[in-house]
Amino acid sequence: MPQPHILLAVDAVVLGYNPGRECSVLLIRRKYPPFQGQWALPGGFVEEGESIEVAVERELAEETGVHIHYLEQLFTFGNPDRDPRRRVVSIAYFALVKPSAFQVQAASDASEAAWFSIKHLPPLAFDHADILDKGLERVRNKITYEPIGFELLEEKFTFVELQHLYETLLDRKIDRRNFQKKLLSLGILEELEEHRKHQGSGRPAKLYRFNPEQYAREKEKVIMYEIWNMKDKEEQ
Amino acid sequence: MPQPHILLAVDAVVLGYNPGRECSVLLIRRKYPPFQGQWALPGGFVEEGESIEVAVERELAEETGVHIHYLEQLFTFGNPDRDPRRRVVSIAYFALVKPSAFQVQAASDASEAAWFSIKHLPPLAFDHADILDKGLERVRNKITYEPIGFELLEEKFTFVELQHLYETLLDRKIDRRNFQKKLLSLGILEELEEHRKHQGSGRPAKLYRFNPEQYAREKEKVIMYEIWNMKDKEEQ
DNA sequence: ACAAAAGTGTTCACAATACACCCATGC
DNA sequence: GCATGGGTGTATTGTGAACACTTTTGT
Repeated sequence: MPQPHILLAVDAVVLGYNPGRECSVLLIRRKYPPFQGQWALPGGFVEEGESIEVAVERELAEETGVHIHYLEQLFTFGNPDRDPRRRVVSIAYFALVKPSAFQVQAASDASEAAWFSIKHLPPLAFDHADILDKGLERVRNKITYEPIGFELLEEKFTFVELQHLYETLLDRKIDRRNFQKKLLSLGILEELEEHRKHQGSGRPAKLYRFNPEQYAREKEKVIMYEIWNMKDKEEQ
Repeated sequence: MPQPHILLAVDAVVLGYNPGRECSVLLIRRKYPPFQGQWALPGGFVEEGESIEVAVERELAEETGVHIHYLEQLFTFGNPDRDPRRRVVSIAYFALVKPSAFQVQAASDASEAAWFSIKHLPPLAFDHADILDKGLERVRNKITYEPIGFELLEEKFTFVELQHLYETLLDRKIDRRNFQKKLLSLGILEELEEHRKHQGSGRPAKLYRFNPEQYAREKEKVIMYEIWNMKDKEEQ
């Protein structure tokens, strides 16, 4: 039973959504070589006796200070030469944060942490561009059959916000009325009495809340949802 | 930059299908403690400078001698106490083998390798039961939207064989006519001139072949297939 | 000719799509 | 009152589901 010295790291694709704007990924600027000064995914080494999830949460707290609302293992990257120094295998995660947790406090390891729109990403260290791609692909897939989108919104949200999030992530237009009909038919949204006043003119929008208990019940019944396949277009 | 001594292993959920019979998983009996004499997934430690996929293939060759037709990373299991001896993180894969590669040659590490019906599994060492569950779940999911089922059949197959594979994996009856219609509509099957004579009476069945090039082309067009959601029942 | 297995087509129900009108607010 | 944005309903169409008859073989 041999044992080579392989280092075990974790990296996280942290996704945030700025309501009405765009989806962003949290990156840190590397303080030390290799790739000193370049942008990279937050992450670090797993410590002795520490579970992997805990390692991710710890590194995210240390490096960025953001509060994570959803965490899921993504893929393990183990190319022997992905780190120029030595063999490092990285277990990648993806994480979702709510807009309120958007502010970043750079801390210890990393000199700087910042959000980048997924449309305008800087070059990344190591194979982090691959990891990021895989993370985005997974989110885009997953959002169509599981209600993880709500983790990117505040507790209370309007239909327009929800729809815009889907449109941004999936990069296509969705018919407003059909979207609403479909989501409501899933029976996992709770309609609130409150409304959100729009700044400027326009009718105030109802607020909704995702109801996890209802979702759990619905999930038992129906095996799986397809949240959307909708096509473009809206009457001009 | 600390470095705890974490060992890195790979384990594989190897799935095979015995046409007309059942789906089976390849297990090995452990030669050494811990869990000596118990059944476990084939696997072992990743070697220095060896890529993870290569490690899986090597271990499978060493321990079981089966020829793998499909390999996909599954999940990484890293609970600090999943191995009673010390910290071992295991990257799990799932693999599919064709019926012709079904025969097993036990070799080096493992004293014994054998196929077990997924309906009658023995107790497994470590957290291998969890890994196996996750593997089966993934296959069952994946087979409904990607044509990985063909990796479990010989190159040429009949519709009945294909359907029975789906029925076995998904554990439900599928309507013969609707199944055929749907699969043909995907345009990824090549109809051959040959027929397979049935032993006993009955009309011989056409043979088909999966056409990967066609699939690649179709995949570009349509983004994703849903191969099946069919319900039970057949006229009595 | 009969049993067994394979091939094929039609109808029905529902869900996805396209599309238009009404309502509440600010100015 | 009009511009802006939100809420709601309906006709159409496409796809999954249910279902039955015909064809080819062995005995």
